[in-house]
Amino acid sequence: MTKRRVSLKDIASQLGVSVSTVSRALKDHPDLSPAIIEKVKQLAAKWNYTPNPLAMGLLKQQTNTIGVVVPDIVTHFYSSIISGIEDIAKANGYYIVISSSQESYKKEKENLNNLLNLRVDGLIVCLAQETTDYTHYDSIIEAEIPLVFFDRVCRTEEVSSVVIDNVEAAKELTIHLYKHGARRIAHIAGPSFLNITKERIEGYRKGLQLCGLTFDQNLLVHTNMSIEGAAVATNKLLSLKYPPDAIFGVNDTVIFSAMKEIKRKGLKIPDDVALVGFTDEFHATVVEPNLTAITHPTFEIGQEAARLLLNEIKSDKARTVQQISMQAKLIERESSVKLK
Amino acid sequence: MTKRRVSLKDIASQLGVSVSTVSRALKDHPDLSPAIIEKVKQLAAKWNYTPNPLAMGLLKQQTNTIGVVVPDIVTHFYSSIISGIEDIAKANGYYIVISSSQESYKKEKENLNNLLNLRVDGLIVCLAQETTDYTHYDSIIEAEIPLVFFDRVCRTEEVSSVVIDNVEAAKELTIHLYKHGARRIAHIAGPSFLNITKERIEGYRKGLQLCGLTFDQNLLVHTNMSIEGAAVATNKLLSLKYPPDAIFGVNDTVIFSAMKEIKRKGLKIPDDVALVGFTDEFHATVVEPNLTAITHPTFEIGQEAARLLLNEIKSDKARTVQQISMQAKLIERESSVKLK
DNA sequence: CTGAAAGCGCTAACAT
DNA sequence: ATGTTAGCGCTTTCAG
Repeated sequence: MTKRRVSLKDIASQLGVSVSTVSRALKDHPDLSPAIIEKVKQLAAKWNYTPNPLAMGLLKQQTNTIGVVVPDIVTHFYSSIISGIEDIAKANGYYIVISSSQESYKKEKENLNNLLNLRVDGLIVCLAQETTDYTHYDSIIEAEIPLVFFDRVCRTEEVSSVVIDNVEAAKELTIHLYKHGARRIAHIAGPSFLNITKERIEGYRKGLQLCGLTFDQNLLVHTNMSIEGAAVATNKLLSLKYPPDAIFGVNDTVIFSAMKEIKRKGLKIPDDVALVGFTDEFHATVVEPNLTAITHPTFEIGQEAARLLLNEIKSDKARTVQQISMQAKLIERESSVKLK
Repeated sequence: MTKRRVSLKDIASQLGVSVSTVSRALKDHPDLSPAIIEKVKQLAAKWNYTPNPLAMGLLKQQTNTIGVVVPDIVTHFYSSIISGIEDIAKANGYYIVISSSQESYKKEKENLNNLLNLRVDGLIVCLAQETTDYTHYDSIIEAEIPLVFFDRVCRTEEVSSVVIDNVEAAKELTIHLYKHGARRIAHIAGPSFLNITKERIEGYRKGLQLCGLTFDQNLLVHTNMSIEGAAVATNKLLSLKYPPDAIFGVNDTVIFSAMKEIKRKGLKIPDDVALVGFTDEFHATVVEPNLTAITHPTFEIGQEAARLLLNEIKSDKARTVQQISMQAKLIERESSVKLK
C-alpha cells in the first residue's frame, strides 16, 4: 500500500529531457551542460530521488546484500558477531539479511536456499549443531558464490573461515585449572562432529598431558549444548564415584547450566568445583562468582568474516581461501581460584 | 564473482518455446498443453530455477522485505524480539533486514533512509534513546509506508504499536516491594522523554500512593540506561542520608549494573537493598540472587509487531491504527524477598 | 494453445 | 551536448 517513489522518468518528463540525460546529470557526466546538471540535481534533491536498487540489481547482477546464517540470534555470542558483520557491511554499502537455523540441519539448508533465491552477493555461515553432512555447500562452492564460515566450520580447504585457536585456548584453560589446584578436571563437550568440540577436546587432552594428569573417559561428557543437556551432564559428573574438582564447559549455555546445577547441589564454586569455559565478557561478569573464561572477540570475528567476504565479492579471481585465527584471551576471575 | 543463475529465457531457448510459455507453464496456466507444462517443469527443476526477486520486485513494486530498526541487536531483549519478527516474516515469505541505531538519533534516521532506499515493504521500529524529535517519521507516514513501533513508541495516534502496560507493571512491582517490607523504594529511570520512562515512573508513583508512601524526589534518578550511568545512579542512591531499602530498575542494563554496585559495597540483596526490575527470563535466573522481575514476552512482541505490519502491508485500505498491549508478568524470585 | 510486445527503473553503447 | 535503443528477468495484455 505504498506510493510509488520518484524515478528518473518522473524527473525527465518534468524537465522535458530524456531519461539518459537525467541519469548522466546525476553522475556528473563530463560533456553535459552544467545548466542541465544543476537543474536535474536540484529536482532530484527536492523530490528525494534515490536509485531503485531492484533496477540496479537487475542490471548489475548484484544486490549489495549479504546473507548471514547463524544457529540463533538470541545468544549473545552470535548477536555480537552479527553486530560486527553489520558494522563492516554497512560501511561498505551492503545490507545484511539474517536468518537462524535454530541448530537444525533442515533449517540451515532452507535458509541457505532462501538467501540464494534472494540473490545475495555472498554468505556468512556458522554451521548448525545438527549439520554433519556438508554436501549442501557443494553447489554454492561450485557456483562460485562468495562464502565464509565462522566458529563452526567445514571444508576449510575450499572455503575461507574465521575461528579462534580452540586447541590452544582449551589447553590453556586446562593448565590454568591445574595451577589452581584442580586434579580431576572434567570437560562438558558438544556434539562430537563439530570442529569446536573436537578441537577443544584435543586442547583439553593436551593440557592434561602437560600437567601430568591422565585422561579419564568418565570425565568427558558430550552434550547437545542445551540447558537441559548440560544439566544432565553436570549431574552425571557430580555423582561419579570420584567426582571432578573442576569442570571446563564448551560454551556459555553449558556453563550457566552447570553453574546452576552445582549451586543447586549446595556445592561451592570454586572450592568444591571450579568452573571455567568459553563465554563472553558480559556474561562472565554478571554471574556469581565471576567466571574465569576464554573470551571470544566476537565483534571482531564478525568484522573479519565480513571483510573476508567482501574481498571475495569484489575480487574477480577465483576463490582465495584463507583461515583467519583470532586471538582469544583467558581472563582469570573468581570461578577458578580455589581458596584451598 | 558469481555465475549467472538460470532465467526463464534460458529454459525457453533450450526448449525452443517462448518466455511467456515458460512463465505460464510454471504457474499451471489452464489453457496450456499438459505436455509442455511437464517439460518446462522438469527442466526448471533440473536447473534449479527460481524466479529472480529483483525482476519480480521491479514488476510488482514490492520487495517482500521488511526493515527493522532497533537500538541494538546485542541486548537479549531486542534479539529475542527480532527472533519473533523473523518467525512471522519467514512464515509469510518475507525477509527481514535489520539495522541498529546504537541509541543514536542520527543513526536511526540514517538506517530508516537506507531501508527506505532499499524499498522495504514496511518498517518495524523501536526508537533510539536519543530520539526526541519525531519529524523524520512524517514523510514515512505521509508516503503511507507501513510502519509499526514497539516498546519505545511515538505518534501512537497515527502509527500502530506493540507495548506492554508499563504503568500497571511498574505499579505492581512497587506494591510487591512494599509487601515484602520495603519502605524507601527508589527508582532508577531512563531518559525522561521516552514513553517507557514516563509510564514506569507513573506506575511507580501510583504504587507508592496505593501503599501510603510519599514520593521522595531523592529516590528517583534518571539515567541514560548505560552500565556506567546506572552505576553512578546506584551509588548516588546508596550514599543518600536515608538510602533506599529497595531499588526498582527500569531495564536489564540498569539492574545488572546496580546489582554489581550494591554487591561491591558489601550490601546484601535483598536484605539490605531489595532489587527488582524489567528483564527477561534468562538473565533473571542467571544472576544471583535470582531476580524478581517483570518479564517481557519478547518473542511474542516481535511476532505481534510483524503480524500488525504484514496486515498493513497486505491491506489496501488506509492505515488502521492499533495499539496492542501485551501481557507482562511479575515473577517473584529471590532478589525482593527480605528475610527480615 | 502459444507468441510478441510492453513495461517495471536503470545504464551504456550507439547514434545524431 | 543530448536522445534512442537494447537489455537485465519477469508478467500480462493483446494477437493470432
